[in-house]
Amino acid sequence: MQHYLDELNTPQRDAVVNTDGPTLVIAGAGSGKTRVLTYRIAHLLEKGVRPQQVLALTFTNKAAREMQHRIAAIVGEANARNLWMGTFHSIFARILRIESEKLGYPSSFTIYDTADSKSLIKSILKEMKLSDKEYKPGDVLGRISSAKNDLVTPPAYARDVARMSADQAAKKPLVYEIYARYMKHCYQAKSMDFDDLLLNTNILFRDFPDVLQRYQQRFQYILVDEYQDTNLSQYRIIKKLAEGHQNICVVGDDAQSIYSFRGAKIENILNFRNDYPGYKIFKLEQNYRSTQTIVNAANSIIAKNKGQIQKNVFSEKESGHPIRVMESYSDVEEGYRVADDIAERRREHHYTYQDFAILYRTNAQSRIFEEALRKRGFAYKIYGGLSFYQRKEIKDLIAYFRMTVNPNDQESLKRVINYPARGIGSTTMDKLEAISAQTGYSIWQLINGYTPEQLGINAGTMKKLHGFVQLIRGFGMKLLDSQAADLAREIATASGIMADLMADKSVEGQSRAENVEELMNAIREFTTNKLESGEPARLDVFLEDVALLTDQDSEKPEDNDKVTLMTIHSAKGLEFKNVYIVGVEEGLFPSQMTIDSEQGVEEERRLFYVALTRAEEYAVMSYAKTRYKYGELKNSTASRFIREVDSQYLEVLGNSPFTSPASRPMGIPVRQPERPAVPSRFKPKASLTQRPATPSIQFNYQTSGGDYQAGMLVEHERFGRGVIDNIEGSFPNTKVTVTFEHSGTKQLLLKFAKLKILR
DNA sequence: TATATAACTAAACAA
DNA sequence: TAGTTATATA
Repeated sequence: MQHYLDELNTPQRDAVVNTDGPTLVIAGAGSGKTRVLTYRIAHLLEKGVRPQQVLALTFTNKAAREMQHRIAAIVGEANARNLWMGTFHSIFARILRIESEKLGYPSSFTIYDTADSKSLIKSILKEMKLSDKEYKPGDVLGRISSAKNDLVTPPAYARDVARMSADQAAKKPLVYEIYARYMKHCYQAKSMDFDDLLLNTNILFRDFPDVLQRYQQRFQYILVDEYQDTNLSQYRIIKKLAEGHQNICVVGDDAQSIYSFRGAKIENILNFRNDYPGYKIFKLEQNYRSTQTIVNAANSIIAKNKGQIQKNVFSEKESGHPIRVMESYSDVEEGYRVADDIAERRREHHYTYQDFAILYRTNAQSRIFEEALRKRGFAYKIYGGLSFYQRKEIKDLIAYFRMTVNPNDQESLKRVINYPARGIGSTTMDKLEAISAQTGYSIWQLINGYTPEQLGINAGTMKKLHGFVQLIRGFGMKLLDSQAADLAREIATASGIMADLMADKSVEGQSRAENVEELMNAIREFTTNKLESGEPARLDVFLEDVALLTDQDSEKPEDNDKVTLMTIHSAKGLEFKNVYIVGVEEGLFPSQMTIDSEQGVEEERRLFYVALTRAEEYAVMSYAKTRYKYGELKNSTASRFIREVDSQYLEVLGNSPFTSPASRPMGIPVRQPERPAVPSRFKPKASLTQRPATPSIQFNYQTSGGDYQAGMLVEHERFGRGVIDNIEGSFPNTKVTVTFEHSGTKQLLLKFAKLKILR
């Protein structure tokens, strides 16, 4: 049973068998990090450590599940099941549910998502008579979140000079007050947001030493994955838990730290040596994932960053295909070129859809690729963006579930107290909210404990409110002894949501009803799974799963053979044979918001490094020269990151990104494409694939038809390039017929269409 | 009070 | 462009 050690190289094996004492594993991209973590845990169990004594914190729940599977294969199912393994948020939510009463929370507390938090901030602004123009809920939430991640409570915030003066400067001097009220409201609603899960764990361990001690003794071995992306709050939890035995193993790669925007501190991994003086360090430097070209190219760009842990990542695979640099005229054309390239590689190398990923900096870029792939009839899946659980109809139903578990959950109550319509309007709700803020009682408590006179509402309204209360109470009574699937079905029906959706015969209405059915199926599946493994299948357990889902977790089995579309952030930890990094343009990647700080650009560069190292065999960096931003067409230029990659690893198609006048490194070889980038069936009569040697930037605005002739190659700012088929009519109503490369044949009025003559 | 339409405004990454 | 909010109207 020891043979798994034979599958490891020397540093990997060392990292597995040196189980005791503080351990730092620096794991370069693709260096078998997961394998080391898995085997290290298996090794611990084989040495006789009990699974309950092992705490392993992973980046996604999916990663935890997969690891658990592999461990089970080595040490057996029964053993693996009792490991404490999951994301920071899910593990500490679990502990908080056990210990919540010490903090004054019921164990049924709700977990607020970002939308709930924003909505709560909006009502606080209303309560404080502040404008949500000056105090944008998203910004305020960001400030609060950053404070929590740095373990700064409201009183400390008010004393924190740096924070207070930053707020002053931003013309938001009252953030500290909003923060204080926000905390109070959450507490009243028996709710915690994501950051509270970690903050409250810190408070629990700080104020209840006996509780801390208990968990210190329970978790004899602690492992943390992606340590470079932990924030102060997470760092402290780990530090406290490991205090006694110091059996802590952290795994990470400083070059892949990409979450400083949510408070992650790259210093945590850089300072490990100071925190745990007797530490051992193991460096995993052999990359088993990617070709030499990809690894070397990635190294050449990350070398531009300062202050890194010294390491030498190398690959012994074949040198492989050069990294392709792809230029497009517009964002739309970029979509087609990527789709075309996928088609070509599929044809010539027999790849399947799942071998491809399109990675972008922002979710907003996904739509264009979605369309291009759909027109091709390619199967694809999109991660992130508006997820299933963020759709209105799903959130509505979930809000009922949440009310059933925790009726004080005020955000859920506000969401559904009048959906479906019960005649409880904004007038009534405004009154109740105001009294709730004044008295500190939740709306639910007000309805239950006050008379209509005290609340200033009439008896009829009160009756409606009580009707709602009875409805929710009825669900609540059944919570403990019914299965999630049955109760969910009953809630959907009895609440009137089902009927409301069924009544809507429109296309959207039907799809909403289908979504609700899909949710029901998911709950049914959850229920059978839990019952089979002998665990409770209650609705509150289901809610916990849903609240802490990561975007990688929500994968469905039918999603196997599909092209993957996702942000680079969500691609972390994944790998694909072919990777397209798209929108590699100044102002987009690196993002405009980071561009004038050295630190900001360094993080973007690490993000680029992550993107490139996802590729096993083939990578493309693509950029477009024009792109729609905030609804208008903007020019853009190739990103500095393209220039920063050592050019010996590149294959440049079409125009060189290096010839832009701003910056031109000398002597960069420009390779010509071996074949036209656009396959022949996309070519109209004239050849569109050849670019003019020096494309003119300005558009022609002539209104006479005189300059245009049939057969000309022209460009339209929306439709892209095309050939003029015909010209008719006379000035000023000259009409042209153009067949566009990707947009079909269109008739355009010359005085409106800005057609640029290419040739 | 509920709903439809018009007008406005903001626009990264995420548990 | 898209998502949200204000306004009108029944």
